[in-house]
Amino acid sequence: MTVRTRFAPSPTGYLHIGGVRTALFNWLLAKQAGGQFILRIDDTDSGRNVEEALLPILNGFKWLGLDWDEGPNVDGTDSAGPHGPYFQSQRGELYKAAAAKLLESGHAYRDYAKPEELQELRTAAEKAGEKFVYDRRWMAETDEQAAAFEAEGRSAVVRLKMPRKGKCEFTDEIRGDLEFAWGEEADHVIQRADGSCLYHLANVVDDHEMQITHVVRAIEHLPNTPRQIFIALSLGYDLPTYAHVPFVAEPGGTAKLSKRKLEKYLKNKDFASLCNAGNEIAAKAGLLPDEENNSATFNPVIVDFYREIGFLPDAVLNYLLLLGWSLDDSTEDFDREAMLKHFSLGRVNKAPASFDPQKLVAFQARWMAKLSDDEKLASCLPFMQKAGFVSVSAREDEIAHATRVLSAADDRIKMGGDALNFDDFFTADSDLKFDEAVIQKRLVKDEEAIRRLQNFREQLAALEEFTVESTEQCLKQFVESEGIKFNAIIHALRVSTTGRAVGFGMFDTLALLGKERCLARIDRAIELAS
RNA sequence: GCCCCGUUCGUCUAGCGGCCCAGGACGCCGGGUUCUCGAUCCGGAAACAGGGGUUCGAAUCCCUUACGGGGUACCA
Repeated sequence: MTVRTRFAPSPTGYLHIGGVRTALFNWLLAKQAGGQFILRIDDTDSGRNVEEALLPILNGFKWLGLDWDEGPNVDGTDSAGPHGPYFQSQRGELYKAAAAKLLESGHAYRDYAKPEELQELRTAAEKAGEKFVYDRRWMAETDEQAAAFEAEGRSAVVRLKMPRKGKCEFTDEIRGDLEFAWGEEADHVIQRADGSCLYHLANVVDDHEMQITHVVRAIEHLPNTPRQIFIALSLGYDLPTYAHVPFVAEPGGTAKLSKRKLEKYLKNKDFASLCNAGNEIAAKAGLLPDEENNSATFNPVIVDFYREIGFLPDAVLNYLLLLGWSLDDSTEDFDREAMLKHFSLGRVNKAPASFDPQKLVAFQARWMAKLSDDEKLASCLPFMQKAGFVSVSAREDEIAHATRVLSAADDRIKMGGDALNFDDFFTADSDLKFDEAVIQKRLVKDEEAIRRLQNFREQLAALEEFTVESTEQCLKQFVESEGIKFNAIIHALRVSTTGRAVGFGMFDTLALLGKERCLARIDRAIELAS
């Protein structure tokens, strides 16, 4: 039997990081077995603008490379898969037929209770300190009974006629053998008076119709499983294999990670610093924001965030894989191939795992370090273009310069957006901004500094070749002849050529800029300091 | 309230009765290297939630308390 798994997002307009992990597990399970991964859109209660709210989710999956075999088209329209439609809002007839069948077989009944009446019974039981068990007093099992209730002006919902004795046993691939007493289960409503059907029914019907073999979903669905098993069994379906994955918890906390609690997470310094890094990149790239739109999706709980600041999909996936799953006591680097080879539900942890922004960044840095020059350029180029470092047409000379800068930046670039930190190599010499405080410290307050710099400038000017080696050689000779230490000039040199106190290796910097630009900048700095 | 699920360093985790006075990773702290930053190299601190059992022996099995999470909807 081919393995078929599914992920059923509702069109909310964003893809939550915890959801991605669940989706990843589903995807891995299907793909490693040569099976299919299905995307089913849970839009039963949204209605309008589904397409618009769905696109960010599909884009997220696309970016991550979690391709789906069946489900909506990438543009958000329905696709003609063998088990479509893949929008639950379009599958109502299927659910109604199932409800009718359940009624027919006596596994469900028409119930004419009014919500208030039920509520009263419930409160009464609660007051008496008893567990509420519906005595089915408004249940109609025959048409006569139904007619009588209807004569009173009542209308019926369809309820499951749950067993009141015995227990429901099943195996969860992550949690092992489980049993729930049937008596704990209420007679859940599966169809409203207006004929529309509820989640549990829809879910079971869809999983069956779509031939889902493994239901891998969040832990909050575990208590729902018995009633779904009841529905499935009553309908004569084979049961899928179940696996309930723990939730992803807040950074530094144990509560479930939610995109609604951003304020709170911002108090966590690691979370806040990731946010800040993102905001800085976005600001420099001119991506930002209309505030409102932004805070909703531009934050580390939502995957879009990572795409927008230049994370690598593989890094995000690698981190997420290890958030609750491990192979052994030491293997941490998993590319897709390795994930597909080794993943198994049995090794998914039972306990929730808390989201650690720092570790995510560490994974991203590792993946970035593995990239070739070309790949690194590909990751950074979009940002450099947005910031105007490189024109949209990306001329050959611009690309060559950008590549050299990136290469000199080396592992200082952890994510694509970090390329924006090196604007000093792209701004015109006349526009270069000097850090006032550093100029003060290294040029103004140091009495000898300007004279030395002026002298060294002449040495540089005399160089025929202007390379890392030649400039280094030049400085060495200069330092020797002046009888000073490296340190006595290098900081002044750095701030005058880059405007800053920190940067790449000094000679990388000089060579990167080239003779003319170095001289022009040094002249400006000297002028500024004098 | 009731019913479920969970609990190893700050965090992610290894561990499925002796290999564990608990291993790895991220982070943290100290030091080396270095023209700054980054990187890198050495070294360090850091955990079996508490209490009872079972056993020759428990992080591992059982019970219990605490804590966290979820369910208990004509939400998904």
